[in-house]
Amino acid sequence: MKEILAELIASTIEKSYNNQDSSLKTDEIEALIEVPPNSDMGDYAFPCFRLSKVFRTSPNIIAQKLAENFSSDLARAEAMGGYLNLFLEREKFAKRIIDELKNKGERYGSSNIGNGKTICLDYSSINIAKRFHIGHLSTTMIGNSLKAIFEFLGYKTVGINYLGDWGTQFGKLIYAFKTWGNMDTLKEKGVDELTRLYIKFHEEAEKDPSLEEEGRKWFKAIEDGNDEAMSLFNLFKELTLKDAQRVYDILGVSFDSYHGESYYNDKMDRPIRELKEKNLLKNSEGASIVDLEKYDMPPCLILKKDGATLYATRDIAAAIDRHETYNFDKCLYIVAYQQDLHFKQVFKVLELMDYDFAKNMVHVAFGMVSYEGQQLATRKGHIVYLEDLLNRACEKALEIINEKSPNLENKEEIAMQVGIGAVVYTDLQNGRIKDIDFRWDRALNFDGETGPYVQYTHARACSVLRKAEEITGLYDVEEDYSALTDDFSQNLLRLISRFPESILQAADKYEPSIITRAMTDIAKAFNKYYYEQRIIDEDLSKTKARIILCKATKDVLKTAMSLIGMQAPERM
RNA sequence: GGGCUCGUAGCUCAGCUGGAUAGAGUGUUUGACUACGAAUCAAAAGGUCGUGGGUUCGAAUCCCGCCGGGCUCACCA
Repeated sequence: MKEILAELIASTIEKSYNNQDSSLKTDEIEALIEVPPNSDMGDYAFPCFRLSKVFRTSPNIIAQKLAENFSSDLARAEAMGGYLNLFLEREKFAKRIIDELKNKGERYGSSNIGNGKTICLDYSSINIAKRFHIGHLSTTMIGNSLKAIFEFLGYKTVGINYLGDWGTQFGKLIYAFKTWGNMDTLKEKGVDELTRLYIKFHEEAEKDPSLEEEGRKWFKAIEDGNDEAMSLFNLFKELTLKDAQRVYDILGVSFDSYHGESYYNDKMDRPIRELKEKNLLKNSEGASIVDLEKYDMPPCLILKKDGATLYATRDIAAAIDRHETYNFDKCLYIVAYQQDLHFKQVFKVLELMDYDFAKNMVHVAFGMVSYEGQQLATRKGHIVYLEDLLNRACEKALEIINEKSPNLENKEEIAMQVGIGAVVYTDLQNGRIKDIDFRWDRALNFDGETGPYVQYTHARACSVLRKAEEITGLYDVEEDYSALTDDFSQNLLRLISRFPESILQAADKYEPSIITRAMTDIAKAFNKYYYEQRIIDEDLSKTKARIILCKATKDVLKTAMSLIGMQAPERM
């Protein structure tokens, strides 16, 4: 829409100022076009302040002159305070948007700008032996959403769950299991038992610091491939993944690779050799580092005094491996902002190693989660497990369904979709950099701007469409778009017309909340429209046009929800 | 102390590549179910956009200083 208007404005400028070089190209004009704060001021507006400098005339006069010379059957123009305000010809605009929706349906807003290029996304990345809690939700859902968004835009995506499955804590866990645990309880209780053993170890180690040494010994055994150590380690991993998989299934999240830290354990020789060859490694206090002082960063530690590798070493090896395996166009790390410096260092080291792809690596950072104002702490039990949250949200949804839709079929199934929708929506509602203070009352609120609100709107639209199917003769008439020229329909259409732009922006900024907000605005506009305008009435042609708008809204909402990772029930 | 980041209504946040009267939701007060779903809609009230300068025709938005919160800064990940 903007593109067409920009061309119209460009030719109007030319006409008004006799082909003088306006110094504004069509795409510059397009970038300047904005949406007025109020719809009384038109659908789009072109500010003339920039031109005022070029032509050395007041913006008011320019706007007036442009308004006089503007002619198009698609829109009319009005000058207002230095702005050229454009009012779209309502019926034509409606037809235009609706035609596209009819054509694309739930694919509306999709494109092939990705052109099959690959994007790797590193998200969720859970730690072995820890239960999935609310602190893991953001990385999981942001990653899941970005994956969907990029696929919708024609990219190939690779979802990577970079498991935290390496480190001395696993040695400690083996010691704890052998000392205080047994196989039956472990198999019965799974990760909960691992958590108990982990806490127990730390309690005991405070009294007897020699336990730390025992932990290190057992980790060494894992490193050396000792049979007993390995079989326990693999069992811990299996139990954790089984537990996480249950959550992933509920959330509808999946991955293409589970290569974790341990996978790279024997793949670090090469990057270390390369670092040496390129003279990047420096000895400092016995450790091997890459000096980044020139770049105003602390050094990046590659090898410890004892020669052992570190987190950064593994990330560098993993990045190189991922690029070789997938030849990615971009590699996104959806990781909390605490690790900002770490990623800056890793990306810089890769750049210094002459890996061109380093500039295509992005740390998609997000805020911290606290619980009732305090830091999450497994050991203190100050924590909310995701399954508990999801269960309570689904119970709450079921209560409301029992109250409001007692005759609904598959109540449990729909309660799940709604409860999970509420949790997912809340997670992706705000800019990802914002910290989240988890509060039960907020999490279980289903009124106002929430997941259930959007789902409800979708279900409501579905309900109208079901009603419409019963109308005889509706499909024999031609739709009359003059039924969509009122303010409420137009506002809804305007928002729908801007939805594809929101998807592009969400991808560009790695910001799913842009879609959450766009779909909420559309849902709001539909609910207003629904109250103010009768959809089904005696005039079949007009009814048909309104029904088509209803279908269009439904499709867009469903698409938006799928990009966020929410289900869209047709009844609730 | 250095770096990064955030500061907008009682609360949670949009708006930030400069533009028109700073917007939502929630909470509070009030109104609307005898035709399409009240998990909805409508109305009222609520603001020194942390603060002080600067740039500009124009600043919540850009630049600098300051204040306040968070994160981070060598052998954890």
